[in-house]
Amino acid sequence: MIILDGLNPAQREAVEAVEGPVLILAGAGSGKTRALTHRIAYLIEGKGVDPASVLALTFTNKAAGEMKERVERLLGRSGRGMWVGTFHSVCARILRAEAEHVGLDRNFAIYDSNDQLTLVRRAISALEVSDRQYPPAQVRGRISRAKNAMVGPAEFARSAGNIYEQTVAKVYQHYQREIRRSNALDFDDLIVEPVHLFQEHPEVLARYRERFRFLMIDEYQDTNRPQYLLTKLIADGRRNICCVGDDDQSIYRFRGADLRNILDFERDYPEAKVIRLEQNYRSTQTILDAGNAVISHNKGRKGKTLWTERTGGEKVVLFRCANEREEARAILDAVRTLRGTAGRTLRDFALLYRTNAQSRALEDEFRRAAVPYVIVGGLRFYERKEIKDILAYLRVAANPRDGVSLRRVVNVPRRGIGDQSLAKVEDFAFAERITPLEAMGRAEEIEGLGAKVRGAMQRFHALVRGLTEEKDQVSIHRLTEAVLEQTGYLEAVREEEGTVEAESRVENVRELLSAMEEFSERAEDPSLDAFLREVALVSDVDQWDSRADVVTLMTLHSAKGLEFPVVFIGGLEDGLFPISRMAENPEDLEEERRLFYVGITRAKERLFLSYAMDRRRYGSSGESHPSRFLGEIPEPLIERRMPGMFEVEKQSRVTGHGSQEAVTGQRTLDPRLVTRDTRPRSGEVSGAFDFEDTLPFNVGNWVIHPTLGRGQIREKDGVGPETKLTIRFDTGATKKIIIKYASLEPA
DNA sequence: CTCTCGCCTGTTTTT
DNA sequence: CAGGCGAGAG
Repeated sequence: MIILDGLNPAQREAVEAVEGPVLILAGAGSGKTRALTHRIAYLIEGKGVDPASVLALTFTNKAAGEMKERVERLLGRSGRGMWVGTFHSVCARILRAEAEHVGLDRNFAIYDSNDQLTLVRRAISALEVSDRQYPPAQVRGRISRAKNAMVGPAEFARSAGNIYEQTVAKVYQHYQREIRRSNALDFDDLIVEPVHLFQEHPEVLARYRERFRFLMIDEYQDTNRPQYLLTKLIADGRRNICCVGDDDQSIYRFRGADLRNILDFERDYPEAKVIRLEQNYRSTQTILDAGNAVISHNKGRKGKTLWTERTGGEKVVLFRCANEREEARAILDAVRTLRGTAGRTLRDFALLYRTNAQSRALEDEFRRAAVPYVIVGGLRFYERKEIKDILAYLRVAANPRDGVSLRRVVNVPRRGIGDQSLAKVEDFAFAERITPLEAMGRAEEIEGLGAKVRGAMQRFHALVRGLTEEKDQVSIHRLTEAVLEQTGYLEAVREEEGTVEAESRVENVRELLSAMEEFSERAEDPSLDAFLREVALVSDVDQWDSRADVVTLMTLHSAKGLEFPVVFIGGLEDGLFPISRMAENPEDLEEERRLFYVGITRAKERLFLSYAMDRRRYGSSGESHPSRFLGEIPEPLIERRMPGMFEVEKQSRVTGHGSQEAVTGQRTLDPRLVTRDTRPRSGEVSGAFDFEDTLPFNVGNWVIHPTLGRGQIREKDGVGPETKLTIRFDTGATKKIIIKYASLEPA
């Protein structure tokens, strides 16, 4: 059978074990997705299983999309009908279908962590609790943790031991009441509610068990308690559950992920078959050795050792840098040097870091050098102010009960409806048992409002009413244009700020409009409701386009599941990685180590690590020390370098005359011998060079891997991928340099 | 109700 | 150092 071809014995076993519980322990780069997709294909094609009875759960839309695509590639259209999606999107789908059992309207809103925070703040102020003693972010964290432990407000209140907890309990209660009144769910509810639904409605559960006879879960090590319960509830029907994961790559403990789910799989399913995928197809032996060595310092593991047939490989390069700026330059230099060698283009490079803030220094250098890059993560597109504003209008139109969104836009752009007036509206709404939006429609009846405010409220009410009526009649794109026109949003933005900021905002709104058009063309269900649901559940990595030829910058967390020929991991300093708060508790430290392991194992060919001896942390600078994790990599695997030292890779050659040795092949040059063009140029190779810096230099489209001393170009010969230069140095030596470089365009 | 200024606080990671 | 938030004035 074609589906079984090209699989190694372990993968094959994973594919063929379709009945009963199966745990696939899949090491990094071991062909996990391959095994999973082939397994699904085998089920459908080989075993004649109806695609509609297959449910595959992932953590990111990207992973889900990839899985779907690859199964379809194997099966053609016959894979249609299976459910492949993230936990969150599948749950949203189930809740929508079963809304009446949950006490929600089908068009419920999904609140992200920012919306949550707004709601927590409101609860705190409504309860007249001090937000200094109870920082909203912290309280939100407590509520989220409670939800992930399946503890509701009532139970939380019962078990609250001290004043602090009792107060949090009150906020939690208020929060939960408000979010329900808003016909909304937060990310945690999205998973928790289906669990409740299944627990309380056996007949509903039975329906889903009947439907999903084959359950597959990717990244099982990252499941939290509600996710675990959810899968267990469904799987306990037919017990055809296949979990794929790697305990060494569990990095979401802070989000409630519970490593015990994977470690105790065999206890939950005693008849389980456990399959280990240990052959790595991604990395060189050296990189794998480094990774294995690091992760072996962890205690709580299932234990497995990755191996590869690809022996050897370049050593792991470690840069010791004076500060973060020098670190950024060292990385930039390495990218420029390696670019073009071995056919590498910019998309082959990934710069990984522990915290988003670290991207700044890298960004500065790359921007200055005009090397194109993308940053994944940080502030997401859909979290930008202007985008959230527009979306909030749409969310209110879709779900008029959405209180958080209503508050967000009621006075944006300014309409003169402030907190005072809004409070009166809310009191009135509460007394009349109507929504605040409806209350605004009846502004005439509300006492103590000025005539102006009343008018503004009625106009606002009419605006939203109009949108609600139109929302299913016109495309989301048209609807959004209506919002922009009727609110004068863009004009207001332009007026408010200096043109620089404002223009980029306007630009972002345009981007939103085109994203909507794209959605309308692509989506099965192009409705506003569907769009809002998708938007609430996309992450930045989902949108990352691996085809663009640019360097990728992202956090180690975002990098999970991806691979790159060349990987840089920066900021390997104690206190930053591992982050100081995580270094105190052994379990947290192990998680940091797993994160490092994830980073290392993203690399296929080359791995560069770096640390700075002085790192600025909020403004002030401070002395840093190399990360303890560095000491866990065996010394023979490491090549230590100073920034500015670079390698002349095999394709570039410098031939010497006179006293200079020919430099061929790969070696490291003394930084003093290296140079940089100090003048701006535009394609013409000529003139004098100042050989005093320590970096390779650009001449037009070329990068010259430098030589020594000071000198001038005497001759040049050839254009295209190979140019010969003759340089006469001040020392009297003459050098011929052959430049071979496959730069694409002047960056 | 809006705006401005200045203080303060925080950087862990995200569906 | 930055962005967010509160206080106080117009």
